[in-house]
Order: sequence, then C-alpha cells, then structure tokens
Amino acid sequence: MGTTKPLELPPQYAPADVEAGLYRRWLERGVFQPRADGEPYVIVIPPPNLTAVLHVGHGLNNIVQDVVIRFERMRGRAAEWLPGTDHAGIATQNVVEKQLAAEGKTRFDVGREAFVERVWAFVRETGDTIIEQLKIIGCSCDWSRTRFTLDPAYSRSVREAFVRLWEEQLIYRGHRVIHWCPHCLTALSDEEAESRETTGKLYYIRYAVAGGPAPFLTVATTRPETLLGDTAVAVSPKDKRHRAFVGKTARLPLTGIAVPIIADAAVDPEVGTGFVKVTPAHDPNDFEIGLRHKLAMPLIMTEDGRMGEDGKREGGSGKRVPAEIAGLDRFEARKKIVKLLEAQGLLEKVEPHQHAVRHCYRCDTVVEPRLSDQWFVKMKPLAERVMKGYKKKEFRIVPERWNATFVNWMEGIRDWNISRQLWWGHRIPVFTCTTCQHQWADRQDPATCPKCGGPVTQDPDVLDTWFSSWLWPFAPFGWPDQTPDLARFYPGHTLVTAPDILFFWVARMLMAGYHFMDQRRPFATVYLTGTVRDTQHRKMSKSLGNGIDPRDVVRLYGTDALRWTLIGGSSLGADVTVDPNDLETTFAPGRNFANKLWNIGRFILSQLPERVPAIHTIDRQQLTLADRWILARLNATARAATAALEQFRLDEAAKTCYDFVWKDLADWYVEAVKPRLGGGGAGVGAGVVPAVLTHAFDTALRLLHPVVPFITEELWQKLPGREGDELLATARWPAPDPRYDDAAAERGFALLQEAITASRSIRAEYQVPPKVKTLFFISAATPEARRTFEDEREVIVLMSGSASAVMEPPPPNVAGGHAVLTDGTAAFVKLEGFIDVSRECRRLTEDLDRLDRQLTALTARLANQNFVARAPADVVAKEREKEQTWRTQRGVLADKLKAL
RNA sequence: GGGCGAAUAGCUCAGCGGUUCAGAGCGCCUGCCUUACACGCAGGAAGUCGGGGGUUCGAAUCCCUCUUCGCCCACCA
Repeated sequence: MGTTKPLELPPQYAPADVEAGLYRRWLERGVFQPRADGEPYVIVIPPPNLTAVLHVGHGLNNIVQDVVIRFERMRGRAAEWLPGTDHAGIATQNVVEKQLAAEGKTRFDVGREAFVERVWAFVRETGDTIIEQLKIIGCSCDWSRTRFTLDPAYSRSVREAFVRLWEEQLIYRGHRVIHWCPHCLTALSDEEAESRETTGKLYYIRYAVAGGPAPFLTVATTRPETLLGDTAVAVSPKDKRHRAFVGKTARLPLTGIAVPIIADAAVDPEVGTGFVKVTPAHDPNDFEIGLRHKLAMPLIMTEDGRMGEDGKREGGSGKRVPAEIAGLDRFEARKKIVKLLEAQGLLEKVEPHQHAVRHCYRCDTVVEPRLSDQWFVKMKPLAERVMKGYKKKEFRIVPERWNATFVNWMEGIRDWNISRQLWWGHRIPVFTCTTCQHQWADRQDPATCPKCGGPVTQDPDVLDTWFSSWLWPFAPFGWPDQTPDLARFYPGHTLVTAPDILFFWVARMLMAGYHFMDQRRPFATVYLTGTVRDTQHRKMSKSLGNGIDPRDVVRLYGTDALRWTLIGGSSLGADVTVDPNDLETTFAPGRNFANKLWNIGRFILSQLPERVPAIHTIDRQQLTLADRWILARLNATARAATAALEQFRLDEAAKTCYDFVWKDLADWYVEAVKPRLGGGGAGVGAGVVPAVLTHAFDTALRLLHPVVPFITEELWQKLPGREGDELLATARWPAPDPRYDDAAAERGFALLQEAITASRSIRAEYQVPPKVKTLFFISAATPEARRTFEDEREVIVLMSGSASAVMEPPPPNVAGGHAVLTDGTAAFVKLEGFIDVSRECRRLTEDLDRLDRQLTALTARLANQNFVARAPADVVAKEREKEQTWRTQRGVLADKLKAL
C-alpha cells in the first residue's frame, strides 16, 4: 500500500491534478502498445481531418473506441489501436486557400510547390493539436505506430494500390460528365456532391421550329443558361403529340443555332412539356443522349463557373456564347438570359419548382455538371467480393438497421471518380510519353519513356483523399511489404465510425481489404456510432458554432465526466444530445459519479487495517448476509458488464457498474457495514469487512476502468494488495467467482432493504424525530438478518415471530405505519408516541384493493389455458409462486385492517 | 419519389424476443451539514408510454394507419 494517508485525501476529486500524470505514466510504461504475447485485437482509428481541432462529436467516436480497446486489453488481448491523421485533400486545401484569400492571394499566385509547403506547415500544427486532444480525452492509442496518410511509406502504399489496379485494368480514363465544383476547381465523386432539396424555378422557353407542325416548341428547364450548350431537343419515341417534330430542326434562342429534334427513350413524356433540351456537356443524362446520337458536346462554361466559349474565358468563335454573356457568373448569366428571353417573348412562363440540387460537400457551392476527363475505378468487381463476404457473414454492421443502406449502395455501385484537380494529395502516378504517347502507371518516377526513350510528363492531378484512406486497415502496417506487423494486425477486429462516412470510407475499406489483402476482410464488426447533436438536434459542427471543445469540458469537469456523459448518454448507435449552452447539466452527472467513487475510496481506505486479508483467504462461514449479498451482486455486475461490452452496449455496461457502485456498494453495503468497522477491529472475523470491501471496490474499479480510466486508476493505485507497480490499465478483467453466487442472500437482503425502505418511508411521512426509535417486526426475520441490522443507525429492531401476534392486542397508545413485503411477511413499524389510526386504515384499504385487483388478474391468467400452454414453464411457475405470496399477503393485510 | 430512425415524467433518454415495464439521471417538493461524499443522504410528487384502429387472455412492447420531427438515397427537364 502506498504512503498516502487516506484521511488526508481531499473530500473532492480534482481530475486536473491527476489526469496528466496518469496518462504520462501509462505512456512511460508502454501500456498502450500491444503486449508481445496474446491474441491481437485491432482497431484502426478513423483518421481525423487536419482541418480543425476536434469537437465533442469526434470525442464520442474516439471514446467508444477507447472503451472497447481498454476492455480487450484488460482481457489479455494484444490490443492495437492504431492512430493517425488524414490529409483530407479538398478540405485541407480549402482551408489553406481561405487563408491565402485573406492575404489577397490564390494558390496560383503562390505556385504549386510553395502552396504544398504551406499546407504542410498548417497540417503539422493542427495535427499536433488533434493528437494532443486525443490524449487529453484519455485515448489509449498505440502512438508508436502513428501514421499520416501522406507519410512517404503510406504514399508508397497508395501508389502500389493504384498501379495494381491499373495493371488489373480496373482503372480507366473516362470522358464524361462529372460533378464539378467551380469553387474548389476540381471534380468530385458522386458521394462528394450532396444533393439538397431546393425550391428553384422551372423556366418554360420557346425554341423556334422550322417546317414543323408548330412555329415553336417549349422546353422546360431549371438552368436556362445551359441552353447555350444545347445540341438537340429530344422527345420520347412514344410521345404521339410530338412525333411530328422529330427530324425537324429547332433554333436555339439568342444564338439562333440550329439543333436537331430527336427521339430518345430517356425522355419521359409525362414530365414537363415532353420536350427536353439536350446539353451533353453539362448534364449527365444529356451526355448519354449525346453519345447515342453522336451529338456535339460543347462546353459553355469555364472551370470557375463563368460563361465561356469552349469552356474558356476568352477566345472561341463567339457563336455559342454571345459576347454580352461571356464572362458572367453562371447565376448572373441565368438572370440575364431570362431577361433577354422575356424581352424576345420566348419565355412562356416560370413556375416554382422543388428539386434536388447538388452541392460541394466541402465548400457548399452548387456543383456544375461538366464534361471532362477523369480517372475512374471500376467498382463492380470490388463490390461483388465484399457482398460475397457480407452474405457469408464475414463481417457485420451494428446497429443492424444500417445493413439495408449498405447493401443498397453496394448493389447500385457506380464507378468511382478518383482524380481531383488539386495540389494537396497523392499525385496520380500516370505518365505519358510526349513523343510516342505511351501511357502507363509506374511505381517509380520514370526519367524517360520505356518504349521510345522520349520525355515523359506526369498527370497533374491528385487522388481522391479516400483513395488513400481506404487502405487504412493495412497500409499503416507496412503493406505492400509482408511485415510482421501486417501479419499480426491484419485482419483487424472492430471499426468504429460515424455513419456519414459509411460509403466514403467503410465500404471502400472493405473493398480494398478483400482486394489487396488476399480476399480477407479488414475487420469483423463495423460499429456505427450516433451523432452528437445540440438541443435543436443539429449536428455538432464547427461551422454551426455549436461545437464543444473537449478540452473545455475536461478543464471544467474532468475527462472521466466527459467520457461518462458520452458513453452513458447513448445506447448503441443512438444520437447523443448535449447542450452547448449548459455544460453543467450535460456533464455534471459524470463528475458527480467520479466524485462518488473518490469518496467511497476515501472511506474504505480510511477504514482499512494495516493488513487486509485477500478475499480468498476468508472463511465463508464468517460472511454475514450483507457480505454474501454484496459478493453475489458483484458477480452479477461483472457478468452483466462483460456481456454488455462484448455486444458493444457500452452505456448498459456503464450503467450497470454505476448502479452497483452507488446503489449497492455505497448506499447499502458500506452503510450496513459501518458498525462492524467501528471499534471492534480485533477478534474473529475482524478482517472480513476490510477484505470484502477491498475486493468489491477493486473489482468495481476494474469494471469501470474502460469508461472512466483516470479516476479508477488513481484510486486503484491506492488500494492494498496489488503486485508491485501494476497498473489498472493492464490489470486483469474480473472473472466472477461462482462460489459467491448466492441467490438466497440476494433474496434475503432484498427483503431487508424493503423493510428498511418501508420504515424510512413511514418515518419520513410521519416526520418522526431521529431519536424516536422504530420497532420493526418481521415475521420471517432470521437471526442472521437481525445480526446484520441490529446495530443499524436507524435503530431498527428486528423481531422474529408473527407481527399480528405481537400486535395483538394492539398496544394502547401506539400505532404506526405498515408495510407489506413481497414474501408475504408483514412488517409493522411501531412509532412510539404517535397515533394516526384513520390514516392507517386508509392506507391499508388502498393496499388491499390494489392487491385484490392484481390477484384477480393473476388468478385469471393462471386459469387461462392459453397462457399456461403458451408461456414458458418457468414463467408459469413463477406466476404460481407469486399468487401464493400475494394470497398470504392479502390475509395478513386483512388481519391488520381488522386489528385497527 | 423511395428507404430508415425518432415520438415514454418539466428536460435528456433507457425499456420494445408479451407476463415484477411504467424506469434512470437532471429538475422539482419535504426533511437532513448522520464523523466518505451537500458534486452528498433519506423520503416524495410527477407520465392515459404521439393520435386512431387491429391481433391477443394480456401491448410502450407485435400489425395497420395517421400526425410531427430528423436522416439517407434518387439523373428526372
């Protein structure tokens, strides 16, 4: 035992005084690194973006992982929690570009090399902060293996993956309409272009028709500006109304360009006017139509979303984009064109229109569909392998409800656009010979063309950030090299993340894992956490300003309080609501619990003798009812907590332990045992209470450690009986000792609790002064029960024998409350000097009525053949038993009523 | 237009293979600074489990439907 004198411990736990020191100690002792022996248990952290410091939303995620990994570590697994950070291409580049903008510069002013250098500087800074934050909230990551997705070694993995896919012909160059962000100046994947319901306008525009059944036709569009890029008007082949138009020529307004009227099955005659303007370069559907009909595909916008001939700001013939419109922002152009159309009488009408508009997931700019050349990954073969594994249950998703979403996406998988027109990221390793046009992907930067020896150029683009993070389960361990780490830590076990990156990341990690790692899954369980929201149910985010910095919470309430709230506040996968404006309400319960633990510890330590016998040396004959009860409860708690953790029901595990500590241990056992601790320190059984107390508390600390690691470690260090300088972080997870299972003690003690609660209740109701003694009669009180409680501070005196016998004849001048216990024994509280018979009668009558109602229902149920036949046997038996009990109770109650 | 989730005490949420299920924390009320803890102790009030219908001996718990929120997916002009 340490030298700390328990009584000198302050009455309030001060997390700030101990947390940093404890964390350092864990680090120094290397407990976060996987032990050399033992079955591995691997979690890879979802590498945070380096764009901003973490908020409590990220905290939930990481704390969940920490609880799981600490639990497994204590169970003896070689626990590897791999930490790291993500370079987050667009996101990070955006932030730095914003910084530049504040200086009045763009990245083009700075130049590629200097720009990337600047991003590195930024990233190093936030990276450090984020790692620091993870440490502050107690994350037990294996920092010795920290990775960054742009580390040289990692980059090599990324390149290897790309080249392999290239060699397998799973990467191809696609010329098609993709989502383009005019602000970020890059292509986006389908997932990165988020659709949002928007109320826009539907414009009905007349196109003149030469030689048709009518002088003009009307198209409907939400984007009038794109008419400059129209190369056809399409109708449905099934559309009888418009059949006569097919083959004729329409003239685009403003420019007068002649375009054919064609029939295409993609057109739905029911929608709009039945005429569809076809803009192949700025609409994915129109692009498909364009391909089928071999239409021209002129770009009429520049990359930054301005109107421009051939996609350029200057030049061009000026035929497509009139001079007065060229150079205008697309939304300005829209207004202008609408005005022009109106002036020419070509705007038939404008209607409000609900539709989904895609936005850039990083900068929120309205995405522009744009024809361009990009690199794609063929996803079908990759997805199929994952689905095979899914069907064979090689991995699972919890909570299960996400399965449908997952399967739906996988089955409707579309090819993945992986090229980004950015500077921050992994440069695409595709090289082209400027002489012979040979194009290939290479693991090294080639000096010359391997075919003709000519000069080569590298593709200027970088890879989608997810193209690196999808390798996260194995690239950090050295892949493609067959390292010992890779052999040991792949496949992993559990992946914990937020559901919003299920497609971005989780699905693709599964694909990469199966594909690159010998058909083996990357992890067995995907645990999708809930989202942290504010009281208005808005997602916690920096941009909304409702983010809570975990460091603030830690400073005010301690890390354990933060963890307690986040873990205890959410059941599996459910959202957690926290109020950024009321941290006290949100986090005080956790702080209070930590303080409770602290004070239980303080009390126990102050009561322990010099030497505390180990629990297994205690003769079980010497255990009182209370001792046996708390030990039985301890077993039950350990079992429940373990089972809950195994099933990722972390909140349940936490609450189970909480109830044990606060309700069972502190409120009952410690109180019951106080008289035994007092002066009688010597003699037979003297060591029993210290031994039981120490054992129970020690076990509780172990069970709680994954959730509240700091306070538990701090207290555990002060407990006697540890081996050397052992740390709780690596201490053994408690295994229930079946010898202490004791149903009889649990029942017996429950009865006593009931009796005492009833007594207190009555005393409180009648406002009995503390000095007035309570006489408590329990017909079934055993000598053991009496021994347990006869010195109880409430001065309850337990008497064996029938209560009615004792009360008959009713002592004059004495009345009291009553209580009926579930085993049918009656308990009377005799309150000296207090009389209220009428009130007693009322209570008794009410109880009797209630009991009668219950009894009637129960009897009916038992008489019902359906019930007896259907319900499980033990349930029926229990109900029968209950009926007996209640009948006895009823009899006793009726007697009491008569007696009054 | 599809799919999913949520609606239970004033607040935040558990409970949802039907039979001690009407619960917890906070808040509130009444007593207590009882020598571990007022970040505490004891006692207490409080909900027709969103509305309606159905299945059943019995339903917060299963089915249908409606209402209100939230999320995801979808190329519909």
